[in-house]
Amino acid sequence: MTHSEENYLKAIFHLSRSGSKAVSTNAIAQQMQTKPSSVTDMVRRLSEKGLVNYKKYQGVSLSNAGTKLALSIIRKHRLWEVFLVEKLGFSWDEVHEVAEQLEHIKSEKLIDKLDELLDFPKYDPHGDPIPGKDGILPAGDKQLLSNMPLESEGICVGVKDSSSAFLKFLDKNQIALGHHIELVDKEEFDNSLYVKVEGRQIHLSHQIASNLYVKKVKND
Amino acid sequence: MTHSEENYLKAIFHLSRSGSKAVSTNAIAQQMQTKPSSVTDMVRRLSEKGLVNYKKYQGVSLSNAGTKLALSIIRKHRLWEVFLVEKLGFSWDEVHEVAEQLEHIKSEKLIDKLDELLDFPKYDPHGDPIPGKDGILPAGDKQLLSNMPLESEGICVGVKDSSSAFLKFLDKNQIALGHHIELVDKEEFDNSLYVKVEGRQIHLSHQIASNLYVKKVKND
DNA sequence: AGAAATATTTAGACAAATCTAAAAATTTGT
DNA sequence: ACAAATTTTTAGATTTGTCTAAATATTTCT
Repeated sequence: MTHSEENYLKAIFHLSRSGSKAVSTNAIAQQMQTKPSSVTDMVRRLSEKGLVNYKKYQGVSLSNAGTKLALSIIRKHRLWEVFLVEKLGFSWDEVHEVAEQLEHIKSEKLIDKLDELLDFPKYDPHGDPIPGKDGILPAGDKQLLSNMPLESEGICVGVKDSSSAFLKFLDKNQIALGHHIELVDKEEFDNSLYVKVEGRQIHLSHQIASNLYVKKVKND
Repeated sequence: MTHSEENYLKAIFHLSRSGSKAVSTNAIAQQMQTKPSSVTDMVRRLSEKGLVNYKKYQGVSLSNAGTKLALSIIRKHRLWEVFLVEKLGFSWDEVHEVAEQLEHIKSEKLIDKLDELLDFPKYDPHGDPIPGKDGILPAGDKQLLSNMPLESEGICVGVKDSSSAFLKFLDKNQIALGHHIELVDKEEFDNSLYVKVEGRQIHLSHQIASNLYVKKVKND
């Protein structure tokens, strides 16, 4: 597995969580900051290795083997994030790009020992659940609004960005902790969301949605 | 800087420490487990970047910029080794290959914070000195016999491999802590060494020499 | 010094990962 | 339904890092 292959698997995993089943070439290209033609090449290679299911023009989805690999990379990424914050004093907004590098280190022992050092954390600094060694992603009673599946419902339980600008925005839009949120629809173009907050429908940008934590109450 | 470029710089650094000034293409190829022709290609590229001084058929040496870079990579490598042993409970013989990966992570803050977490160690688990942030490699009063320059002299101060087999060998050859050791000559072919122990000349394999720590008393 | 052995470089090829430009398939709009 | 717009794939090129085989330079030996 090359770094690039691992990054593609991760991108496909994230896209198929927060959207439809099969992921489009274009969506992957956008996520990976690359060209659709490059995606086609890579997806073909991943398909030959049995990591994704791919039919020309039909989109991509992870195979079981691919899902397992993607989860192991996400596990590494999130454990390293915890390490950076807990042990090295990084703040949550500094950890991502370093974790992007660390997640590709190959050593099972390393990651097991790191897990132990960190006292087997369940969530990363952003509140995202850490997949287990067994490849199982815990339900994650807390997740970003931007990661919720369509038509699911939850309770607002926290923010990722705690800047006053963001908190002021929430206030102005009458969104507060404890409020009920339902994800009605998703805008393909800019990943913005149509949600109902306490029954009142509003439109939230992706940036807003990716800074709001929600505790799931229904569906999957 | 790619991983490969960094590895070449490191190899050239190590070879020019424990040998003559200019390093041969062949020596690098052997160290890197690759072909001389590949070395020529890479060395030319490093030369274009101003990291090495290179003249066809004349061997290679690091420029000031190259030396600085090599030291920063070695610093990272050795700090990670300390981390693996001190914080994650690895034994000294397990750390090298993982540190080979970790040394390429790019984040100045990461390595500074790691240094701090480890309480600014001076030596790695093998007794090798850790270069400072300023790019200065401490004198290293302790080093492996295999890393000593030709004709230098020292006192035997420790072993890296503490297995009974190794200690028995030392005993049989009348090598003990506190003994005076002089490096007389080096066998190109297998990196074995001709040394004088307390004035008595003997021949030691590279494996032996890379498990014996010596404290320098003369030369450089 | 000149031949033989050794070390080094050149030439040409390949795989991975990417790009641009053009072709083909699919979706959309009226 | 069918032309237009969009998405996706193909074709061909580029860069990095590697290889093999052949050519060239250097060193060694007598």
